[in-house]
This record gives sequence, structure tokens and C-alpha cells, in this order.
Amino acid sequence: MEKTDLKKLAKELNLSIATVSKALRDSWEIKAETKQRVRDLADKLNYQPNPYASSMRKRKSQTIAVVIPEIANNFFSVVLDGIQVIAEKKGFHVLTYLTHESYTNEIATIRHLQSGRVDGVLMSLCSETADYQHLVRLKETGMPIVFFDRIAEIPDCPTVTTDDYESGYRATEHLLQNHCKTIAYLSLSQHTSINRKRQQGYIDALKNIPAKPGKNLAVHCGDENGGIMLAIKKLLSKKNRPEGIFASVEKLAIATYHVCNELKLKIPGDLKVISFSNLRTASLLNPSLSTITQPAFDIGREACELLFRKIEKKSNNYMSEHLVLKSSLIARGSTGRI
Amino acid sequence: MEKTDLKKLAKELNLSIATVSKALRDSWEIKAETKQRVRDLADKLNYQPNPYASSMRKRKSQTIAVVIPEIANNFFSVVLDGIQVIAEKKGFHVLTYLTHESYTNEIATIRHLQSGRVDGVLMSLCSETADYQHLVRLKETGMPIVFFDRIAEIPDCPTVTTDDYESGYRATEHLLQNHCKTIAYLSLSQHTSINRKRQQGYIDALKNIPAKPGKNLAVHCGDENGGIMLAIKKLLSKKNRPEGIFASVEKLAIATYHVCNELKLKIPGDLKVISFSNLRTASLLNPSLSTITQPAFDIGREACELLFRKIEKKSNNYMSEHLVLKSSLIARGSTGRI
DNA sequence: TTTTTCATCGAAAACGTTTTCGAAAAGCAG
DNA sequence: CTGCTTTTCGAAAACGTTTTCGATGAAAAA
Repeated sequence: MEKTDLKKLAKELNLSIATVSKALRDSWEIKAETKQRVRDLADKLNYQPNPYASSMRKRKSQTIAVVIPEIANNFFSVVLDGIQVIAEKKGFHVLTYLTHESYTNEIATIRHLQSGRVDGVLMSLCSETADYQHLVRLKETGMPIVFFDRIAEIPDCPTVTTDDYESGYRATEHLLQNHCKTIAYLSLSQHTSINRKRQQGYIDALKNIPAKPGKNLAVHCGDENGGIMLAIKKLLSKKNRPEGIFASVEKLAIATYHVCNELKLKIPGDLKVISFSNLRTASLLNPSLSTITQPAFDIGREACELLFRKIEKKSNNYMSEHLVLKSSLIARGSTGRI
Repeated sequence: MEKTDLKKLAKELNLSIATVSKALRDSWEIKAETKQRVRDLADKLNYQPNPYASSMRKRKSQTIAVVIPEIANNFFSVVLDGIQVIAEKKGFHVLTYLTHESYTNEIATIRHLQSGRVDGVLMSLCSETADYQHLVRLKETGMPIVFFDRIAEIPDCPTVTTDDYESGYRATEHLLQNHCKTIAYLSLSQHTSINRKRQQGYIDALKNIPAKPGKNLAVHCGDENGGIMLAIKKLLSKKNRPEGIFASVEKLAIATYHVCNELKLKIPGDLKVISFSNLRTASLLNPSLSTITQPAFDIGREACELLFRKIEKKSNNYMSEHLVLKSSLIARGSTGRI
């Protein structure tokens, strides 16, 4: 059975292509009875309009792109879930692109997105990205972009983030209250927006709290596994190793657990750990992991809704919302008293 | 700066649209010097060909669809990673669709895929799916489909799976060897291909092993969280509760851990647990979780490569490969002696 | 009756590519 | 200089929609 198109329907019904097209989109120009005839045959022949022809003619693709550093990651995969739910509700399709934390990949992806393949872009920067030229160029073509989590500071671009500064502050405070005298801050890269804010929260907590402040100890580990393990092992092997670790992303906490196993360090006895994390098994770890948990699903939902508002009424160009959702600190065993 | 298209390039260069088009795709018909002129201007004006026009004309979209039950799932997100890597290498785009374990959603998605939006489909069935009509119809339109993990038995459809029967057998055997006299088998649904094979392995292991066989105890929990917790709680509250649990998917093991916490049951003392799982923190759980781990990334990679072979040489219709990768059983604390 | 309006449809021009086919020019052999 | 091939390009027809605009006939208003 070859594909059925408008022409075929038209011939079969003794109508013009134009009439069939209008009937299918329920135009007022077409008589009710004709519409029904058209719909019936369309159903019978299982007609599916060619999305590429339609997209070309209407110059919109009903498609959005999601550009993220990685997918095998609890945070991003849940965000994507939220995005998909909204997109599906709007009848939009979702193309996902992974940068794998590579700036070069990000450039290439963004460059490609100039083609008009998508009507909008949802994006979280890769850890290497320190320059926003490519994103500014994309934005200048009129492409609606919404950033989430790892955002780019670009004028008139909506963002969805969490209260990273406050969370960083509270996490550090939490460690201090649990008697950590020295606290290390772990991150992948110093470039990302989230790192800057979380680290600033960490620094300010160390400064402002009257209890004898641990010294500022920030470690940027890079994003590949070997380097992370090495950096943490080095940190924890020093004779004056920190008493607490604040991991700015989940994989650093996981690595810390593994290193502690290797070095026979007890959590929370020898080392207390808290981490940004969306691990669903945080409470089942040994010991259970204290986390700052971001509302990942809502981030995806809100970012996607923001994007659709941008897509639908481009006129409202003055709109530049910055949505900040709240993360929640959940204290568990890894920061508990011995 | 308005978008640049072939017409604009042609006018600027005093060439025809045809020539510019052919120059950009490096046709032999075009003089080297002309090609260079065209490429230079295209670069300068940042020309990006309109993918929809191109797709319509060439009748191929350079796009594949991935249809999976959920994305916030360690297994599927890693599979997707593998898929993306291959797709990107081939210059293809990836549309993802989530069925959220709903048959209705699956039907709608598959129906839409008849439109020609994609050149091929990678798919894992939702747990409700017991009937393959919609998939057969899609296949009959000539759409290349490759199933992975939860496959549909449809003639001439390549599949990528793991050795589910053997793994089910080995997992059960492992529990028996660790002195479980009664073993419950947990699954989401009895419809899926993986469930049938894993459960059959379980049943045969119970039958074939001479040591006093535990009785066959299969529980199908459904796929929503409340139901799962309830079913497991009911199972473990019975006075003759099983001594071992074989969870056919990760979320059932997680739920089991939570229920055990609630009921004050000790793992592995009161209950031993093994599960199919791609949890990266399995070794860090309390207790560490014995797993059958599937090579998720490779499944994605292989499935995608199979799909591209289907897409590229449709002629080879006789090809109907069934790739079976090996899972690995990793014994950890949850099945250990007390 | 004549003129206007209204309801219903169709012809045709887009949308931006790719590809076929023929034309022109240039080179070469005779 | 003639006939032939080769090189290089352009005209035009697709691909399947959507949309504008005009045509037609019938009903309503004059």
C-alpha cells in the first residue's frame, strides 16, 4: 500500500487538493458534509500529512531541541521527562542533542540549529563553555532559547534555575553545624553558572558564620572519571584532609564514596559528605547521602512552558523571565554525628 | 540578518540556484573554482540548508525515532546515550518519544510515525502492550524498525536483547545456592518479552536444581509506584514470606529495599535480593545490591547500527538479525551470607 | 427583475531544495 | 573550418503542503 497524500484523497473524492486540505483542518470555508466525507476517507486510508511539506510551507516545525551535556544522569533525564510531557501536550516533537561536556560539540550543535530544524531550543551548557558567542549568534537569528540549570547570561533569554547560592550556603552551613572544621568544595568546572553560585554560597557561608571558619578549599575536578577519582583521592590522602565535602554535582559524591571505600575512610565518622543530587536511592546508600535535591521534573516543565510562551507570541520580546525554583536540603546519614 | 537561502547565494554570485546547490554538495559537474566561490560565500553568510525542503525533496529525513517507556530510568537513559552516539556519527537526528508505559500512548506514537517524519524507529515496548497490530502496520509501510530489550515478535524485525533466560536462570540459581528455600519473582507485567524469558529462567531453575526447590512464586506488580509498594509489602508481610526476591527490573528492587526498611526486615539476613539493574550506585547501597547488569550502552549502539544497516540497504530484506548480548551477574551484599 | 451577499469550492503560487536534461562554450581531431 | 566530445552551467520540474484569491451558483435584498 503506497502512501496516501492529498492528491490521492482529492482524486478519490472528486475534490480539489485545496478543498481536501481545508477540510482536514476544519476550515469554515468547507461544508460540513464535505468535511465528513474527507475525514472518513482520510481515516480509511490512514492518511498522515507529510510533516516536512507542512513544515516547509508553514515555516514552523512543531519541533524543539533539547541540548544537554549528558543523558545518563539522574538530573538531566528527569528534566527531559518534564520537557517531554509538556511538549507532547503541545503536540511538539523533541530532538535531543548531547554535548558530552564538550565545547566543540556544543558549537557544532548550535551551529546546526540555525537551519530552522526547530522552533525553539532548551539548553543547559556544557562544563567547558566559557564563551557565549555561538549562543548569541543563534539568538540573533530570532530563535527562542530558554536556558536551565547551567545557564548563559545573555540578554533577553529566559532561564530556569534553582536557588543555587542559597543552597550552597545552606549545604556548607549544614556541614559547619555538624562540626566540620574544614570543608572542601568539589566541582566539575569553574566555568558554569551553577558552580559560580554554589561556590559563592559556600565561600560566604565560610566567611559569615562566626564559628571558627574552615578555610576556602575549592577543587575543580574536570569532567572525566579518571581525573575525578584522582583529584579526590589526592585531596583525601593529605594529612590535613578536610572533615567535610560539599559536592556540587552527584557524580562527585559517588566518586567520594568510592574513594572513601578505597582509603578506608568512614562516612560520616572520618568525613562528612553532602551533595547536589537527584539520586533516587540516596536514602538507601551506605551511609544514606545527605542531598540538596533539585526539582528536576519541574525545571523541565517550567523551562518548556517558558519556551512555548516565547514561541507562541514572539512579539512579547520584552519578556525575559528568570524563574528560580527551590531545592530542598535533605539531611541524612552522610552528615550525621558518628 | 534574514535567513540566507540558495536563491540569495545564487543572486549574489551571479549563478543559478542549481549550480549553487550542486557546488555545495561537491558535484563533479561544477568547476573547482566555482565551488570555492560558492563555499566561501556560504560560509560568510553562514548558510544552513533548510532541512525540511531537503527532506521533502529527497524523501528522507536524516532522523530516527526512539520510542521507550520512560527516560528517568538508568537502563533506558544509557541505551539512549549509545543510540545518540551512533546517530550523531551518522549525521542523524534523534526524536525521542515516551510512552510512559501506556499502551494508548504507544498506539498514538506509532500511528504518528507513519507520517514519514523519521527514516527508522528504535523501540522498546511498554509494559501494557500485548498486541502488535500497530507495529505490524507500521512495518508494512516499509518503515525500518529495530526492537531492543522489550521486543515484539514480528517477522523480519531485527532485535537486540540480552540473555534474559540464562540470566533469569542464573539469578535464581544464585539465590538457591545462597540457601533461599522460597524465592519470589517480581515483575511489572507479564506481557513483556523480557518478563517471559526471565520468568521462564526462574521457573526452570527452580525445577531443575535438585536441592529442594522453592515453589514458583511470581508477582506482577503493575507499573505505578503505589501498586508496587503495596504488592511487595503484602508479599513480605505474609507469615511464610519468601527468603529470596528476584526483581526483574530495578525499580522493584528499590521498592523492596524501602519496604524492608519499613517492615524492619534485614537484607540479606531476613531476605536476600537480586535484581536486574543498571544502577551505578549498586555497590554503594546498604547493603550493596547483587545485580544482573545489562550492557545498556552497547544495546543502544548495536540496535542503532542494526537500524542504519536496514535504512541504508533496504534491499536486504531477508536480513533479520537477532543480536543477543550477555548480561553479567555481580554478587554483592544483598545475597551474601548474613 | 436586478443587484448583493453568502456559501462553497478550485487554480495556482508559494515554501527551499534536488535532480534531470538540455544548452552553450570550449577543446580537439580531422 | 567542420564535426565531435568534454566541461560547465541553467531552466524547470518535481517533493506535498498551505493559503490567497477568484470563480461559481444560489440565496437574499433591492
